[in-house]
Amino acid sequence: MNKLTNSKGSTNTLPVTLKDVARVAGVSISTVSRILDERLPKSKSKSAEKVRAVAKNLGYTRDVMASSLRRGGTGTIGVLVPHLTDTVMAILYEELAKVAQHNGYFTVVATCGDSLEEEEKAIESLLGRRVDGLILATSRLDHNSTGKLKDLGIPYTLALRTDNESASVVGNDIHGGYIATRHLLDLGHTRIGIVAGPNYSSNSLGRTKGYEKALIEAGLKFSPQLCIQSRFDFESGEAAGHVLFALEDRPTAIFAVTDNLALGVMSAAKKFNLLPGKDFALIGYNDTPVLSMLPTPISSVHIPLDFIAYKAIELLFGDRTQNIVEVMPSLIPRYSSIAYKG
Amino acid sequence: MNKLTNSKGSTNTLPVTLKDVARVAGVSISTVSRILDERLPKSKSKSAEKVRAVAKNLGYTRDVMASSLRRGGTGTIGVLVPHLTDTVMAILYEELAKVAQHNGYFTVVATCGDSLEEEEKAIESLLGRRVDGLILATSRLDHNSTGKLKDLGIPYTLALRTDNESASVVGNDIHGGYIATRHLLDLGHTRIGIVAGPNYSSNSLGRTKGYEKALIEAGLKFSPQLCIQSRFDFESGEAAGHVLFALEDRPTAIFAVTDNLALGVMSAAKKFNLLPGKDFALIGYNDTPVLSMLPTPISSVHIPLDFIAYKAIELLFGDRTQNIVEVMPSLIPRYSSIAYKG
DNA sequence: CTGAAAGCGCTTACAG
DNA sequence: CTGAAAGCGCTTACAG
Repeated sequence: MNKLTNSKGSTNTLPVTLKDVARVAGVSISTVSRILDERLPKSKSKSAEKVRAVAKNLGYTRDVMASSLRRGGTGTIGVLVPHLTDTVMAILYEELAKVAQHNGYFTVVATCGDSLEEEEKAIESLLGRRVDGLILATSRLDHNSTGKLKDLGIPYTLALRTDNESASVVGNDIHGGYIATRHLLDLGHTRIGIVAGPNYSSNSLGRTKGYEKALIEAGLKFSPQLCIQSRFDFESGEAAGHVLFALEDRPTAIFAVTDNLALGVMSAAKKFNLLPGKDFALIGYNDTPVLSMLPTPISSVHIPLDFIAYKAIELLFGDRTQNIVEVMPSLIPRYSSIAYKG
Repeated sequence: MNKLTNSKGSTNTLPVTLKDVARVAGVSISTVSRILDERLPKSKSKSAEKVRAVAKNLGYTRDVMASSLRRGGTGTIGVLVPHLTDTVMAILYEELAKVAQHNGYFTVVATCGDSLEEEEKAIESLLGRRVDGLILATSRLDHNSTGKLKDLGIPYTLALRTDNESASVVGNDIHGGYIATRHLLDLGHTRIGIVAGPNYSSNSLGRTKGYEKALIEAGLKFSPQLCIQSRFDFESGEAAGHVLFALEDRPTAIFAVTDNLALGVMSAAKKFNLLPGKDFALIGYNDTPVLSMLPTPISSVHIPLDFIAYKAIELLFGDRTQNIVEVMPSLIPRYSSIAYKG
């Protein structure tokens, strides 16, 4: 591995250290350290002024690694998401970073796709950086990747998904699935398909359960034919859409448990020459800005991600007595969810 | 600030250190350190086996902060982007993270929006973590935020934008703007509007220049009325679209220098009851997956972000003799760019 | 190959 | 308020 070098090929200028500042200011290292300690009340003494001036002048920045080694905490929160290219996850992360920063913490993010192996590696990597806590938006029900965290006593909370025992902040997925389906029922639809997502994730399972509940309540029965399991990615939604549209008696409305999946359904629809909002109703989940810009914007169940982020970090800090926080989702109806014209 | 505590309210279990491993394995710390050093050839000796077993058993993970303090480098590359919610940036970051990891580096990302102030703060923050190098996708022509990096001798490269002097990896924006416009001209359009982006960024300026070049070459003249400056966000593209559509003699085709801006134009079009691909031609830049899923998918000029990422990190490592790497963009025509029917 | 020792840049009792 | 000293967890000449 090459050493990183700057444009002149010379090695980096040594960063300015406490020692440098101390020497120039003519005081001891300890004093500089204390004066520059952001946690202490700001001294207004003469030498304090001077030290600050020197530090600024020399371009001193505290070495956080060294500092945290001594302080015993890194002031860092690790965040793990499947993909940053999933806009929902990107929004969640940006909100988390904002809240964390506001609390004096720095966030570090890692992505792991939908791979268990990658997830373990990513957690290891974050742990190696001695994060003070971890927020996971990746938890699966079929595998316990949080066991190690529990053993080590590293605080963590799950976001958007739960394993039903760890501290978590989630939308009420059953309710979300319920209102989505209910909305379609109210519009007169009786054949409602669902692109259900994977069965290892609490959110897709909950939303599917809500879907079923609404159907039963309306006196309809759950038809396995209309319920297509999938992964979370676009292609998978497209495939599921294909299956549904190819049915002899195809659904007049579709609930996709994720926005990405809804987009996949739209893509599949195009190949069948069907237009959402005209030939069938479509509703997704977790609204992202782009969805509202579509010519037939996708109806959506919405969860406030800023609030999720806020609560997730609060839970990481807090006394953790209330272990699972549930946020109520709300419905955003749009052109894509039209009434049934039978 | 609360101290982070685990679910039982107790403080973290102390992490396993080299000392612990050494004690259990019955050897010195130095020995363990060397055996576990991933850069050294893997020893197959008896004690090496034992130490590795113990380390694994105890769940040892090297404290990277402490390690890098001593090693004199953190093995970390800092990445700065305006927004991770911008899919182009999210893709770029994921690619950068992948390449970096492949080279044994860890990436840390920060976002700074379009604010100069935030940009400086983010750079400070990354510097405080003693990153070994920095990749910036935010450089503006109207402000020198890289000055400090130069002074400190921290290696950095710019990605997707350039200040014309720092090491950078960019698409050939002039060419990109040229082929986009050329495409529309070839379809018979003569009144072509442009949503030009901000004037502080090399990419929007280059693309606009390419637009102008193609017009001139075709014997048309550049009309300031058809060239709308904007920021990079969706709302800004929407506003620009409004201006263009409200023109008495409105353009039959529009080139938006960014995908986000193209989406904004689509949104504006909706309010005028215009459909891209039917009532006007539309072409964007920097293809993101969602664009191809739209009912009238947006035509696009495409840059391979994986290649940009690869080159950016290579430049960070390399001898930096070739300071500005240019990647040729290519055209992805789609339904949204239709021929002119006058 | 192995271990004792110094030191990376910082913080923090401790004593003045 | 100030400074000398110990130590956070690691790595690395140095000597055996």
